[in-house]
Amino acid sequence: MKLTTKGRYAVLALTEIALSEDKNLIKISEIAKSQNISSTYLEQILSNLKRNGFVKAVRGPNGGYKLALKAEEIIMSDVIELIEGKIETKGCSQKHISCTGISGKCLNHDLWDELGKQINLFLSHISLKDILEGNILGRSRAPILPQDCDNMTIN
Amino acid sequence: MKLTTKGRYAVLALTEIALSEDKNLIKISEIAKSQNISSTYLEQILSNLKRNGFVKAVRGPNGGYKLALKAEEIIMSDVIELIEGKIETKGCSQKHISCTGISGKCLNHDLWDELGKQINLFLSHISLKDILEGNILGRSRAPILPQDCDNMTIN
DNA sequence: TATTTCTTGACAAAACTAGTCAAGAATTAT
DNA sequence: ATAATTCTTGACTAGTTTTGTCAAGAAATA
Repeated sequence: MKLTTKGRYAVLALTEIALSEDKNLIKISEIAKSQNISSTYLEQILSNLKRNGFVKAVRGPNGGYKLALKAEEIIMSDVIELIEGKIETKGCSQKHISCTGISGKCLNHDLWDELGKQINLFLSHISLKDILEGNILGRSRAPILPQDCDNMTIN
Repeated sequence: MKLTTKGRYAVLALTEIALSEDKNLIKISEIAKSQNISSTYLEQILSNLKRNGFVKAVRGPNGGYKLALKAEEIIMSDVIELIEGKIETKGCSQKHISCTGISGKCLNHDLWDELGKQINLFLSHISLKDILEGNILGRSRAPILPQDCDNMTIN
């Protein structure tokens, strides 16, 4: 699992593009300048976002980028997976056999599997629209404990 | 944020140490062999775990490592933070000022902050004992949605 | 005293991150 | 048409981080 500047820049760029939707198009150079990011580096990222249908590009004078989807359709888990690769907190190299050699099953694998699942679950519930609306803080939630199932009811 | 082999090896080693608690001591070389990890690399990790009170070392013939705490007292967020450093999904470099330059606040910062919080929250609910008991799978949970608060009751 | 085992710190190859550079293609304005 | 603008693509590179290795030493025990 990793999370680098590339992923951050991608979300940052999407935010900027969304925020200037009224002006219709925003240039790489504008984003790069306002965020103080290398514009040639941003090119790589936006090009990737374009190839995968998150944004559209228009070349020529007064060209630039705009969203290819509605903000609520741009889901963070998709963006991050595209830019950073699969969020896999790869456990042991052995797939199904034990890697402790003692128990019949890799006890550690579960931890990284479930952590990866948790990260994905979190990001898959957040859209670009949520970010634009500042609707993020306070959303993380403690994991399920075995006894939780008994005393919790969802009406 | 990062999660490398170092963190995995640390948890793996702790698991091995815990599993051989009856034999009282387990050698680096035994762990390295059973896990197929470089033993000199493991030394670095175990030395770090020792310095920070997770395990105890005994030198000399028949020496080795044992847990310095009970398995239920060894919390994954502590271990990972020690080995990998603080789980910070650093957002923009600017701390409190806007980095979009448009809104008065950094919209992106929230996402990485909250994701970091989610990861920490998850790991802070998991102890070495949970791992030993295979009590991990199915514990990840979707984030809180604004409307959730209304229709959920915890008795 | 010899052997075993941990301890510490320096060193290094390989991979990855973050970024540059350059040549080119598409579009628009003149 | 031509020039200017803007995206497109891919090769290249410096620096950092990861993943180790190596060697000299310290502590404990038989």
